[in-house]
Amino acid sequence: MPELPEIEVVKQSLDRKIKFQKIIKVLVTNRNLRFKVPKNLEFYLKNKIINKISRISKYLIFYLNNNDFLLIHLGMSGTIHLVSKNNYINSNASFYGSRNLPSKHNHIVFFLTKYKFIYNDPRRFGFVKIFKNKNDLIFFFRNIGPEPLNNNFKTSYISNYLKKKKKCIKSFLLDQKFVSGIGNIYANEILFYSKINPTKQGKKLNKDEIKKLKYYSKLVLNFAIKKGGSSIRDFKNIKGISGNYQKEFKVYQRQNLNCLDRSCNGKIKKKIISKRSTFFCNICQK
DNA sequence: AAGAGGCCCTGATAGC
DNA sequence: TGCTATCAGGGCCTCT
Repeated sequence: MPELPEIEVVKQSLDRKIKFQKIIKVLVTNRNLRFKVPKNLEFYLKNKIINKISRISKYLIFYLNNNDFLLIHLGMSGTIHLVSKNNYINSNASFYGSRNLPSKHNHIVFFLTKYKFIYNDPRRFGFVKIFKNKNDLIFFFRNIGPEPLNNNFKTSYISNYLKKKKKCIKSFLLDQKFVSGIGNIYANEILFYSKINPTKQGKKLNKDEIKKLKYYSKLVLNFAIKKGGSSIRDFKNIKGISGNYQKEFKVYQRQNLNCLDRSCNGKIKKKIISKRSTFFCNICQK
């Protein structure tokens, strides 16, 4: 579920709510996430203070006061929930937006000074990891490409990377080695704004298309962050702080509906590309 | 090296 | 009502 904008929104709200709190204890009720939850997670985290929370692509990183790092990835269905003494707080970390705490799949609970921080993940594609020093953390990210929001996501980088590449551009947007943080929703949206057909081979993009790809990658992600991310499963239940970007979707889940480009009479098509649903207008996306 | 495909999981929904 | 099939926001691994 969570792509860069959603993780960024989680990061920001965690920053406001749990920074400088101590981890009193950790309770793991299911260690079978995508990777086994580290044996000594409870021991490593006990009595540590969370000094800083940051984000790299779709990963959350907690800086601890003993110079260890805790990394969390939410996979496809992971959410984070904060519970205070008396109230359940939708930290906005919960992208399902449900105001009630899920009763199933709460795999890890971090007891902090003021909150219970709950890691919930039905499909268990997410994971947590401890790094004992910064070099290990850097090593972990060695194969991760630039983020669209960073300055190193340049047109020269993009054109160099894509030249000679036969795979279609849609699969490159999902390839975290090329660019990190974009997932299936935003890949579809970015290609629509850029007027590029998702099936187009990487090497066939011209200069202008590469410029647009860069520009709209930044624009779409920034706008989604501003809107609080996308909440697509049960956003009926959401109040206040949950995401609103799903209202802005131009193509995602809009198959058979009219193309929203004013000068286009096309209908949005749906097609599976690199195993993922792909939505596009085959008239205005060339 | 690049690209295709399998696989890890549960839950919601559609169709019979 | 209850079964089965399909699909879902991710990404690792293996094979060619």
